[in-house]
Amino acid sequence: MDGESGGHSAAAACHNEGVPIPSTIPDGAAPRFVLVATHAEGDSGVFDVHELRGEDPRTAQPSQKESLREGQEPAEESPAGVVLILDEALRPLTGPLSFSYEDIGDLVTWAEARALRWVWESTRYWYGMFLTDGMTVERCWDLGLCRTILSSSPATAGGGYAADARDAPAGDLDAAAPAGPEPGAQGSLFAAPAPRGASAQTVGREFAAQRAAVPRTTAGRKLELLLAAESAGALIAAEIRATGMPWSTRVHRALLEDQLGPRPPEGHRPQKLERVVEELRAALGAPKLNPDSPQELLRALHRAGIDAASTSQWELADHEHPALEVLERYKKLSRLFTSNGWAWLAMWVRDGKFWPDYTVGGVVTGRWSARGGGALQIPATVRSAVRADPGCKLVVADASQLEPRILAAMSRDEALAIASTGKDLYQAIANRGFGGDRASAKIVMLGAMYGQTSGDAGRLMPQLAKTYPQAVGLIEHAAREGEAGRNVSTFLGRGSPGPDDAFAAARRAANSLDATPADQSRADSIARSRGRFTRNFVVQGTAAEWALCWLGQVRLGIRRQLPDLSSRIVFFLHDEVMLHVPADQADEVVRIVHAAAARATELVFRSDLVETPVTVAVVDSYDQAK
DNA sequence: CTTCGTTGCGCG
DNA sequence: AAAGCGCGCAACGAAG
Repeated sequence: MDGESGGHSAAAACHNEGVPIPSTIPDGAAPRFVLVATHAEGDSGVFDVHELRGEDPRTAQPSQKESLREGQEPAEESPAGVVLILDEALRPLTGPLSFSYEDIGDLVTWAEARALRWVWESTRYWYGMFLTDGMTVERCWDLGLCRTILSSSPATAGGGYAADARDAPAGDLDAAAPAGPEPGAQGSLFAAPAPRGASAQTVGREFAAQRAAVPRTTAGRKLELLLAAESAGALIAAEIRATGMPWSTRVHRALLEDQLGPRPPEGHRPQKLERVVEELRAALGAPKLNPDSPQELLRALHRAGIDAASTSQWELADHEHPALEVLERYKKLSRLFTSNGWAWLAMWVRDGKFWPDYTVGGVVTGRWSARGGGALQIPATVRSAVRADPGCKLVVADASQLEPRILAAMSRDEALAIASTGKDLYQAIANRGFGGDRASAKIVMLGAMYGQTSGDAGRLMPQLAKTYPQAVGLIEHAAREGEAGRNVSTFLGRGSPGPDDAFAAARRAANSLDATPADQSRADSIARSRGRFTRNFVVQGTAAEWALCWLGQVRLGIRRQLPDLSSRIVFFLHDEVMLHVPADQADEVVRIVHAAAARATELVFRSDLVETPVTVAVVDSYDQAK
């Protein structure tokens, strides 16, 4: 794809583009990777880009330093790091080349013109720095994220990488790093997520070890796709973090005042919430009740003759009492106030943006997690505050009924694949074996993927298994493996974590000579619990892989077809993506989002028998989507 | 006083 | 006693 870049020589490119070029790159060499580290081994052999440009570094103009965000300023005059240019065989085409903050732009321009892949320990760190200067890159290899995947993947070559990584004690890797392994040794050399202290040599050895861990097999092909997708996800997470999600403080405040009343003084309830509390106290005959204490509340419920075992919504739905409607209203409003009220607004919204902080691969299944502000739990009640700028639109897309479709594709279940081609997967299932009853079809399908055995889901399972033997067989097998204490893997090769200590302890107890029936049933319970986890892991994890590929294809489509980069991904939530786009680009973005979904399915499954449609809405605010 | 586990509920 | 999966966050309340 980018092998064409070998066509122009480094020297020629230097003159054509007027950017610093490592003049040591021989003519005809084909650079493929830019390896980024904080320093070289020792100080010898480090060149400065200014020297290569024939400039004196002391007089070189700091071109973009001014635009760096405050607080991110590096120590004065200190270089940001070093790069090493490598070819496909990982041969260095340059010595370690030090760059400083003001050089980043030139460096990025040079590398991007050749479609090089950036190799670094942490995308969050390095790319975050690039982005503060407004520089973007197309592709990378995030060693930290890839290490996590490779360490647990059963698909690595000979399992060598996984074994080495397991041997390294988690806390000591940083300290152990300076000693380093024998040259050529494979394995994980350092694990600190921050790239501080990693030399170009160390980073290079790690990269070589990771590439060597990917076998030249079908499993290796899939693993490579996963590593690329995870790395692309890291780029996107960094870009979202730098862009922010448009958030209208005005709309949010209006919504809060409408539902809660004026903003209360610190430590007080808003008026309207206080009024509901009074109502609740009256309805329960408990004048001093603190409704925020589940214990107090439960006692008050009992005194009022409500025989509930807990105060959860689920439980209270089964009971009849005039106070319960009031309680539900209180819980809703209280939730809004405590989790997404004025305090939240002050904490997380700045400059008209909400700033999500994603952790790529933060969930064991490969889903992203997010810290701060509950970016993955934005309640429906405040979504109207997510608004496009004037002249812009939000494009909100979600992959409908994703998990059963993923199950159909990964299990190659022909009957379920056929069901995926209609408008509504659950209706199609309902029409084959469930008398057209969509609700039942949905319950049994979800129940199968989650391991539900009770109620309708359990009762209808045999029918589902008969109709879709491949699909049900796959998840049943995953469950059996988990129950036996073994690991499972997603379609692309992300391994599940092993059973925890409780699993092993319970099994030991159940197998001991003086085991009681209680020991046995406890061990069975824990084993079934792990079975439900591994059962769900394969589907949720593979769906996350598909979503990552989808997201990556959306990003690529935008970069290639709308290269002014004014259309941006601003939010991602498991199977849903939101873009903020100029209104006149909305139609094109919608096309890109659809095409990206189809492409993701081909990439992951090498088949288009299963359909993975996405529903797309072009709206002014988030609440208008679906 | 801080830390930590639990409850409850938001999201997929 | 068993329990449909994966998360993060606010608040409570017990423990240190």
